[in-house]
Amino acid sequence: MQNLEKILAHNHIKPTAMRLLVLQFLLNKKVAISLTDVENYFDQSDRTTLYRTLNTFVAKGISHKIDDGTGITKYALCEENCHCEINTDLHLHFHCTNCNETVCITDYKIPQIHLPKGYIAENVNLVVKGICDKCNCK
Amino acid sequence: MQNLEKILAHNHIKPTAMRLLVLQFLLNKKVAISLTDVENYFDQSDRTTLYRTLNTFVAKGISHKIDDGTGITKYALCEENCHCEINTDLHLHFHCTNCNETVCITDYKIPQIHLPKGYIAENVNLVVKGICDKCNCK
DNA sequence: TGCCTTATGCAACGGAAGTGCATTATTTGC
DNA sequence: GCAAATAATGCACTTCCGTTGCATAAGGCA
Ligand SMILES: [Mn+2]
Ligand SMILES: [Mn+2]
Ligand SMILES: [Zn+2]
Ligand SMILES: [Zn+2]
Repeated sequence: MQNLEKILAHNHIKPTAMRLLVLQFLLNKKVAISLTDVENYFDQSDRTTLYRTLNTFVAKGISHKIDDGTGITKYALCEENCHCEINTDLHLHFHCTNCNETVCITDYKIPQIHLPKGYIAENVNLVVKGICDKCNCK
Repeated sequence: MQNLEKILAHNHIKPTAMRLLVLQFLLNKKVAISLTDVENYFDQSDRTTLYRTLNTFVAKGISHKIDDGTGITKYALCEENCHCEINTDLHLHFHCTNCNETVCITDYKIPQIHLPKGYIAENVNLVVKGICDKCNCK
């Protein structure tokens, strides 16, 4: 897929084989994925390379880290034109305690929070835990 | 302080020496504390005992765990009449990236969140990172 | 006092993030 | 095209924190 290479090139990431594969994997998944998820999927590859690949994607701005409270860092591709900015791009994350999956609820942008005097907000993390729509319908 | 023993007794926690000391420590601190914080303060005591003490306090409902995104679990005493319920007791937590302290902003209760169809919320975690009032005034 | 429940102390484990460094691949200058 | 420089990869190892198992000590109750 030339599309993949374009995405990487556009974000100044050199398109190595592994990076293309990981990007493809992220694109296909509709849920947030962990390093272990990637590691299990590409079981011939090295964990450190995958670790650094995911972090490169975050550093270059094509994906964002998600702390869903499980203690396992998750990753998901950013939306088009996302800059991970506090007032425009940050969104709710939902973690299902049944299927253990975490999803971006990008439609739910985090509202501005009015802190007490003197506090300055630089980042916000909003995570809801519960039952996801799939698990709920069963 | 008989007060300490009353708090424990009222919550069905046997008032051992260590528990009284830890409770005192929590009461004095205005910020959320980690297991390591307690461990450093009582440096003659055992880490596991402190760990279980903190978790007993949570289980019995006198304090709550805080996941501030640093990867280090914090603890803070609950307010009066708190039952850690999603719609009435959950509040904002603020983590200062300068002094590395985490505080409960109990005045800021987490508003009800309207999820997409099918999702059921059981718990919410809202953490703001930035500069706290103390660090900001310097 | 003696029994039973609970708390404590010590040791060890496990998962996950992160780092150092040698090796391999790729780009760049000539 | 070739050599040097730069970047990516693979392997080993570390660190940090949370957690558990188990033996011992302490405390409550009959
Ligand atoms: Mn997201
Ligand atoms: Mn709190
Ligand atoms: Zn689910
Ligand atoms: Zn501060």
